Amino acid sequence: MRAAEFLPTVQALVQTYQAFESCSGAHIRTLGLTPPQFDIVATLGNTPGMTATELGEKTLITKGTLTGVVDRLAARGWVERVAHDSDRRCQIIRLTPAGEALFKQTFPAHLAYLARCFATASAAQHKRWQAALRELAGLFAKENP
Amino acid sequence: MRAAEFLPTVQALVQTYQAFESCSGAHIRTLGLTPPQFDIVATLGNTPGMTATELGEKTLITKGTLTGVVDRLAARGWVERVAHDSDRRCQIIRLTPAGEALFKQTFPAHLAYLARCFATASAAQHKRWQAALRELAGLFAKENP
DNA sequence: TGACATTTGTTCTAACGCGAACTAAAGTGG
DNA sequence: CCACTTTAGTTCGCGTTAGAACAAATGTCA
Repeated sequence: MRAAEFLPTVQALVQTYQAFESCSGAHIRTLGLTPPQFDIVATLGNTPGMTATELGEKTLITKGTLTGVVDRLAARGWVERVAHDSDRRCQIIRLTPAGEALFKQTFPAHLAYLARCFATASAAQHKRWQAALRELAGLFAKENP
Repeated sequence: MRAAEFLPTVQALVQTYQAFESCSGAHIRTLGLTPPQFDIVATLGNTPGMTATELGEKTLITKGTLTGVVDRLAARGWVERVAHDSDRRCQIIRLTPAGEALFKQTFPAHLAYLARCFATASAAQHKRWQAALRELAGLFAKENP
């Protein structure tokens, strides 16, 4: 095989993601949450709640992991599980009033933090970044073996 | 705060990385390794070995984690720790002959797998992707609070 | 030389991650 | 109505992850 010209692309993707996660995650931890916990609180904020499956799809957390993360959020009184109206297999996961308060406090704070990171970025850059990332993501879709 | 125009960029980055990891990781598991284990074997291949710190820097694995991953690779006889010549705090981590054999078998196999994912990508695309990713990564550098 | 700081790797805790096996509850076909 | 399949969540095993605390070795500088 020839020298793999895709390796620099892969390395850049991994490095960029890790840099973002490290940067964003460090700030989230100062808010008293882990990144997945924040992700769930942010996703449930301003919604009437959703099923675990739906929540897993939006946050990219697999269902096995989701059980544990929701358990810990529920233990702190931030989310609760309520029965689904018509399907007894499902349950709706939603923020408690304390969880709503947490959302209203932490979500804008983290958004402001990220806004500082992106302070120097132009709209044109965002367009290019998103286009590049979506092109790349297409290569790794599930149906692509 | 205005509607955050950087959120789609962040979402695209996370989705793209997760798609890659899911795709690449699934193949690595079929080779009998976890992604971090493969990362270490690939990094040590064709080298005389390196210190744990150096290995951690190259693989982006923190030192606390590295101890465990190397432990498991050593338990399977693929890597070994040898004393450093002049610095008794350091140790050199290197592949054993069995580890070299594993490298020679799995590394090309995974490279070929990735090559299939990137089969449709042009050199111009790689250039654009790498440029975009490096621009983005710059926003999250450590000194950027 | 000797107090002090730095670097190296390990250990510990709490949490996440994935895949597989599992139970319960719906659907689906005959 | 009954076997069969599918879907929703939980549980489990194994491995990874970050961060903090730690011991040993090394470097620094008065």
